[in-house]
Amino acid sequence: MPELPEVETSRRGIEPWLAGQTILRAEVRNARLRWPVDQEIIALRDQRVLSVQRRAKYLLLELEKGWIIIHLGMSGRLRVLPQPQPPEKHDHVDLVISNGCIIRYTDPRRFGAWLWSDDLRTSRVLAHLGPEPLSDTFDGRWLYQKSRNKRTSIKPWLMDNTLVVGVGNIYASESLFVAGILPGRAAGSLSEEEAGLLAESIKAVLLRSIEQGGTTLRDFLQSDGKPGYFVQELQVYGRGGEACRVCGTPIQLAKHGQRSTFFCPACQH
DNA sequence: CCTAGACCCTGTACGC
DNA sequence: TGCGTACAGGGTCTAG
Repeated sequence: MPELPEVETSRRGIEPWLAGQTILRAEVRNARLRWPVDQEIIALRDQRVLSVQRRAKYLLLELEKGWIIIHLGMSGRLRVLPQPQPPEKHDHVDLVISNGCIIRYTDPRRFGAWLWSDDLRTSRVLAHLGPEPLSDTFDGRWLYQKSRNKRTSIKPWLMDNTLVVGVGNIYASESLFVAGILPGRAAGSLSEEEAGLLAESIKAVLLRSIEQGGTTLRDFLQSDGKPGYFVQELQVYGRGGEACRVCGTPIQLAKHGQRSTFFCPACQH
């Protein structure tokens, strides 16, 4: 489900309800997520939340004595419940907050994760991550340099977290459309100019999607229950066979490493 | 080192 | 209605 804009949308949704508050305890009804929910989270008692941050697609809750690292996986979702409600089938984790609300984690596929870290510098899941796409260290020069001698197709290459984080299946296709670059080309075939254009396109697409509260394809909802509205602005993703919004040519569907890729054969070169 | 593929799990959509 | 199959927005690990 969630790529960077959806995770950032979730962060912004829960931050006002969490920051400065105290987590009284966690209720872990099913600890069997992608990895077992860490014992420190299950045993958590009365810790103040100092900040709510994001790194890549991970949410980071800074507590007095350590960090909760949350990943939403493919189908994870966080909601703010102003008042307690009985849990349903896939509501695996609750955070019970001192202000009376509950932060509820729902994840039917259980590809998500709830991990504890005493020190983020030693966190295994964060160790090998590349630059944030919206930071200044990510730019055309970086992309160009990393693309040299790469024979992989550009599209799956963009989803490699050591290159840049947060770009998933939707935004890889969307960014390549905006940049006018065919997804099946070898990464090493990028010119300096194209690399610059691609970096700028990634930033623009992600920023716009965050503004719109992310993309709701089927089950993503913001923490207040509203869908993300960027789906209305998708140019190619999920539009196989439909007319390109720019030139009218039918959008094509291809597969790169089992995953769907969408592109316009006329607008992209 | 690079690259492609399998795998973790459940729900949904679709063809027969 | 029921069953089998393919597919879904992620990330890690392994094999070649």
